[in-house]
Amino acid sequence: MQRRLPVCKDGISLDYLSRSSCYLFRCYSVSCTRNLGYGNHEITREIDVEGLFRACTKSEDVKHLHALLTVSGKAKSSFVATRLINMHSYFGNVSLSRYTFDQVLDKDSYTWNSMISAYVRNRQSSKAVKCAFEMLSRTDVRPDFHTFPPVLKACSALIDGTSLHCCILKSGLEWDVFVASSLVHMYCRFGFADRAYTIFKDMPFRDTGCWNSMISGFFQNDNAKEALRILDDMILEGVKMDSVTVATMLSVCAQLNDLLRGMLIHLFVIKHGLEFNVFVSNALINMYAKFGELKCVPNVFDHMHVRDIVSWNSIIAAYEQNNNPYVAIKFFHRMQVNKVQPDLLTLVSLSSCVAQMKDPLWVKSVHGFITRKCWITEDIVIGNGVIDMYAKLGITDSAQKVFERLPHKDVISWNTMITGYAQNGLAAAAVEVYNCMKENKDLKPNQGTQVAILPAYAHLGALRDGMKVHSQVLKENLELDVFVSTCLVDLYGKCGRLSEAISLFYQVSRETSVPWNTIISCHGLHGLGETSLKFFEEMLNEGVKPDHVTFLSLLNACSHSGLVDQGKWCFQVMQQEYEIMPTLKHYGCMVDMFGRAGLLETAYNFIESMPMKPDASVWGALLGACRIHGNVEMGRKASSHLFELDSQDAGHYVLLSNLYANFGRWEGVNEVRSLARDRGLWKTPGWSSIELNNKIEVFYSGNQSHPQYEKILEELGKINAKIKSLGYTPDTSFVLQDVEVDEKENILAHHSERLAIVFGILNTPPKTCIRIYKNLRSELKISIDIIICSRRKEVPDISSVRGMHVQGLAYFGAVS
DNA sequence: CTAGGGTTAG
Repeated sequence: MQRRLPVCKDGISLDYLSRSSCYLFRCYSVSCTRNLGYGNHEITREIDVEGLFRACTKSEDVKHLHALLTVSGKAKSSFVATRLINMHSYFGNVSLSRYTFDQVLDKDSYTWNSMISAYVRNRQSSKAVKCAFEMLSRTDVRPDFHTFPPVLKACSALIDGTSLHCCILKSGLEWDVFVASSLVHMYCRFGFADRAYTIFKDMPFRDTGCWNSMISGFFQNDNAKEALRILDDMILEGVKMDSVTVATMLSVCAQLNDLLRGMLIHLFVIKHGLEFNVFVSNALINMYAKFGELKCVPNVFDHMHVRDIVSWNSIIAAYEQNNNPYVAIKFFHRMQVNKVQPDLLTLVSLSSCVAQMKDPLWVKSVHGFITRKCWITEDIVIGNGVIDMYAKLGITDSAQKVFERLPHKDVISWNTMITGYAQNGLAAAAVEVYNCMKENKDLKPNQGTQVAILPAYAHLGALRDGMKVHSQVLKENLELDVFVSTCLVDLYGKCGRLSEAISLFYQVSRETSVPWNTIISCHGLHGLGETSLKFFEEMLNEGVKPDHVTFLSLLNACSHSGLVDQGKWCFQVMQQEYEIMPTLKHYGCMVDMFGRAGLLETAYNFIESMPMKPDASVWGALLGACRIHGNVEMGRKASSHLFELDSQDAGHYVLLSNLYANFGRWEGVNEVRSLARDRGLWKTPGWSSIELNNKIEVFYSGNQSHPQYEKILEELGKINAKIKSLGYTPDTSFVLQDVEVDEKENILAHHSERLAIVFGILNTPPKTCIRIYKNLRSELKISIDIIICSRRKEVPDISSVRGMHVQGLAYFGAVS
């Protein structure tokens, strides 16, 4: 273990200072040791021992010396023993320190203080505190100025600190600057900045260290403003900032969003020659990174004389947090070239880089490295990082495994897992995790939890559950939080409660594009493209800059409302006025828009003119359009491109098969189906769900396992008969199996959504709103039943259909 | 001989 030497005020390790003198001492000690070992000389003068100790550079040196001193009977003297205790502790051998300590018969305060410091130095806080209380209970030694600062540092609980405070008052040591500053620091550590401040302001003399304690104390307790005020007082009293003050203040500026002050401090740093202090440079890197000022970061980093692990971690994190994972990785490589061992925090940043790069090879090596170091059990932050990494790459089962094996899960672990599922479209799994989380009484869901679960509820259309979260939000006064509110706008919007969404929207701070994108997107979703465009206009009037998501939402809106010209306009404005390069997703939207409008040729030419290689989603959009408009030839073209891309999406095969089936070309159907089977793809089953009595009931077509299945079937038969008598003729062209017309009707009649509606009718009183959700609703790709087909388009207010039974019936038969 | 205050995180 390396000798931990104290660090002097300017951050230069004493190691450097002592290195030159070390050689001299070593020569001296060699002669002394010879004398001791071979010449039978006794060490008589204390200065001899002193020199010997200073010459020790290895743990073995101390042990060797210890042995020699034991032989000569010196090891039990309190003076020599005290030095031995210190030396052993520098090399991490606390047990040897303790052994030496126990051998001493006449322990003085030096001996006790050294033993306490030995524990503190080696992070054995509870033993340090125990040792201190043992000392305090004795009558033969008195604590002095040196006793309390280290013990106060070691306190792990406020109770210890308070009783130590009483002892300090009894000994009359409370006016010592060191002791008082340690008290200030201790109270701040346990979150009692105010109590610390009362001690601080009554101190008759305050040195820089003491001011620093108070400033960092407020900062650590999330009171950066107060920290700034203390700094002003400090300057007013004529105390000069030192490197410690500067390092702390740079973090304060970052938290207060005060870039200007941070840069002024940087000037101060240069003027006073503090820029070569490691702490200061590290703090500068962190501050500039927080402000996204990456230009300044390499400057600071390259000018550093000494770089420690924090410097490397800081620069890696700087690029990682500013969405520059590749540069971050480059610094990680440079770190390895410089033979600096990565630590836990390096890996936290690294896993986030991997999550951004979505590189499956890195995932394994990063996780493997962390596992070999056993860091997952050591720190919750890294466990959460690994979960997030897997989730961002869409490997949710690995994420789940890591999550389950975490020895201790905090709120962020749960939030990460919920977000992981939700963002991979596995909303039901997200809800399941959330429900488990709620069972754990020790956990308090926070803002992050709400932001995680609300999109999942919105995805499932679980309005009631979402509203429960909303009430929770109101209870906790979080309604003004932009993130939560935007999620709520999204929830109400997706569930068709557009007026609620709008009124919420106007309560949110609308400075960024995110809330705008949400409100534009949910209107587009319900076929209200004109309204979406109006919101876009309003957005521009309020001076908010649209981003690529804004245009994606707009194009989607135009596509769903058949607003081809407006869509073309958006696509143009995006590139010319806002210099946003269209991505594959934008192209996909355009193709979808042309396709839905029946402009299949335009869509095809548009694809041909793309500057990049179209991916499966683009061809898929065209194929979907061919399915709607019954264009087999174009459909064949689109699908030949699609299957070339080796699409893993079963939906595309289904689409083509449906297209063939529509025209009765069953040989085509069989061909596509066997192709899909060969590639190991299986159709995602469609399901419909309904929320009843806080429970979500899911129905699959032909699924007979529901407890009320018989009843539903009976009622469904009655309703089907009734609507037929009202003049409804089933459009069997939507049934894509090669079966007799009777059977087709039967399949249609037992579609999952019908089962869900009947279940709703059976289990709710009249005039209750019945709201059904389908997993495949927004896609064109799956066989579509009359009811569901473009419920967003033709029946935009479907989700607010007041399901009176009669109206329900009308709805049942009305859409074709 | 022994002491306090500082920088990085999902």
